[in-house]
Amino acid sequence: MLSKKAQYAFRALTSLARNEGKGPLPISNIVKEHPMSVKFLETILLELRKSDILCSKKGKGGGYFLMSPPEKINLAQVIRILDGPIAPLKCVSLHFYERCDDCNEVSCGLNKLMAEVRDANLQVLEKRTLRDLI
Amino acid sequence: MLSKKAQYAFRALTSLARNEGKGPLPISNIVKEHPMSVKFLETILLELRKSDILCSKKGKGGGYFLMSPPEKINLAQVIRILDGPIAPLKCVSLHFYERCDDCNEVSCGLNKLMAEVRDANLQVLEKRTLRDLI
DNA sequence: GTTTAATCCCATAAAATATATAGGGTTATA
DNA sequence: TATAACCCTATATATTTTATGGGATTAAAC
Repeated sequence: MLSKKAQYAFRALTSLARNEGKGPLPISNIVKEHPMSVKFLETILLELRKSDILCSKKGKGGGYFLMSPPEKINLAQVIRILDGPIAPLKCVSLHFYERCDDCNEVSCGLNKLMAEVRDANLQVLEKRTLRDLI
Repeated sequence: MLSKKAQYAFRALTSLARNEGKGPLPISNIVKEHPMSVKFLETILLELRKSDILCSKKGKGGGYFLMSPPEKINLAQVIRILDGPIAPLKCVSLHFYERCDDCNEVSCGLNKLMAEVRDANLQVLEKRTLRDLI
């Protein structure tokens, strides 16, 4: 399940994608469209900025805007930043791999099946972008 | 990500599937194959029994065994029992549906995309069974 | 019928994670 | 200089996950 963080992020990103090319959009405006805690959203957008999904402009007239056009930002990227691995097990994760010390990856049947699940997810999540969201 | 509960469950189910037709397998034996907390596994197997995945026999010589042959038990069933929804959002879940009060399901773009993700998962998880695990 | 080996049941403790808030600092514009 | 914005870090709160404890019940073996 997507965390609230990821859900809020997608809502904010929807606003930001719609606002593309129109300059920075302040948090206060995003929250008008999508009611949620300003402070919580602040930490989320900060995370997205540090991960190069967003840019920001400080001071009066400032706000956030997308670093790339919406069709260049896929859902997998966003989910990984806020929720971590997309794979159902660390031992089959491409971006968050960790060895499984309780099972042997060569003989472990769950491994192989969960890699299939991972791929099925990535098929969708890496193909779909913020453009599909608006 | 799969919870530990689900992971332990799959390990235990692997043992139980291999033991098919050979009578009840006690927890103590499962734990010999897959080191984990006996008490924790106990609650997991109890849950699987109450959900009609397993049967049990009490008393000396007792233990657990599969209620159906391994090829009749798919991974989606098991995950739903222990971890709940497979869908990334309740509002697109088939078995745990809840209305999304923050967004309109007709116009919400995330909804549609997450339904795609759900289906991609189910493609794999409902096709694969305990037989594929052994 | 007593011992033993198993599941059953329920409560709760402990740890980890997710969610949210607080408060001040920094920057840019008017 | 006032204002409106983001920046940063810490911490509080709530929820969920993980694990444990202590018996009660059942059935086989002796």
